[in-house]
Amino acid sequence: MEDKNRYRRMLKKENLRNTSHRQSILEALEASEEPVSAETLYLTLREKGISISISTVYRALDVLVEKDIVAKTDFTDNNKSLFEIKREEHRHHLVCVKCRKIIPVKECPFYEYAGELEERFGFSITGHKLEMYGYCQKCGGSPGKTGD
Amino acid sequence: MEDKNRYRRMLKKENLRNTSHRQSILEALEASEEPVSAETLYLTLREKGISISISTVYRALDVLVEKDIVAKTDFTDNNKSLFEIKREEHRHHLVCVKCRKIIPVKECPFYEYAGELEERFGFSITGHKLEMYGYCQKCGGSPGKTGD
DNA sequence: CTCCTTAATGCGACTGATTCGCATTTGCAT
DNA sequence: ATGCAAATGCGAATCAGTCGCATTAAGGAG
Repeated sequence: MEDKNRYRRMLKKENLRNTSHRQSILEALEASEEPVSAETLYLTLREKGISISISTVYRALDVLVEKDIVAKTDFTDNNKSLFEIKREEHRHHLVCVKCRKIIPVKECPFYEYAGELEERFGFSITGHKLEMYGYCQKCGGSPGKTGD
Repeated sequence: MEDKNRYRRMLKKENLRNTSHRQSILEALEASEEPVSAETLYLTLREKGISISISTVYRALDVLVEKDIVAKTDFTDNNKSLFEIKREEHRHHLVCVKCRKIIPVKECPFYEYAGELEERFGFSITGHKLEMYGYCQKCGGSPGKTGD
């Protein structure tokens, strides 16, 4: 499994021990197309037969976020934080306000805009998040209020 | 005070009673250039000598969000939700990852991009949030890691 | 202006996500 | 193989946010 070695290198580079739990967490995050909550991640791992505690999941996510390996999304699911592994290209999301489906989008048209803002505000932009809300194809027909 | 009447009308229109607490909350939100947490709002009001309980603040914010008078931002401050009054034009934000300063930005270049995505994913976009992270002028000199 | 209905509020208990302390285990450098 | 610091598990603790219920007050009717 070459991913295992990739993770080992990533962790090593950040002076983090290469534990089996961290490997599993990274694997699970990599496998997920959408951001997941700590709890979902925990349950996924348990289902795979991995014995891990929820606090370990939280702690691993914390340290991975700190080391910039994982991103904590800025939209939440029912007050639960969501996490996703940082991939080559960063992603944005279309979030369905009705069924909560999340569609990742790879394109990002912001660099130009960002540059302009940096000049105007003397602000050095290091990252950004863009989330779009609305109704997915399935829910599109009846845009009744459902939160935002 | 004409704002008072404006608020009264807004509340009435939504079948909400025009209570002094709601007036104070709307005033405080209007006065704030940045999104604030329920707790900050609560403390602000107490400082002004207004006797109010934290649950009233939460309940008022909830109902105002539901009625689309107030927006709950999708980025949080230390796990605390932030709220801002909806103004004419929606806003984006530059968030300093070091000092946590938030600069509102009025421009929004996304309509075109949004249209393209809608077509591609059959998704009906009703809103979006864009937050940019980096270092403000004051903190710009030393971009040491501080979160994202 | 007073009365009445019911929404709004205060207070304290409660919930649910996340964090923390501490004893135990495990990675990994030597 | 050994030792030590980092990582983990478990349960307790914390903290934002919610809820139940008794009390207060908005605002329409008379």
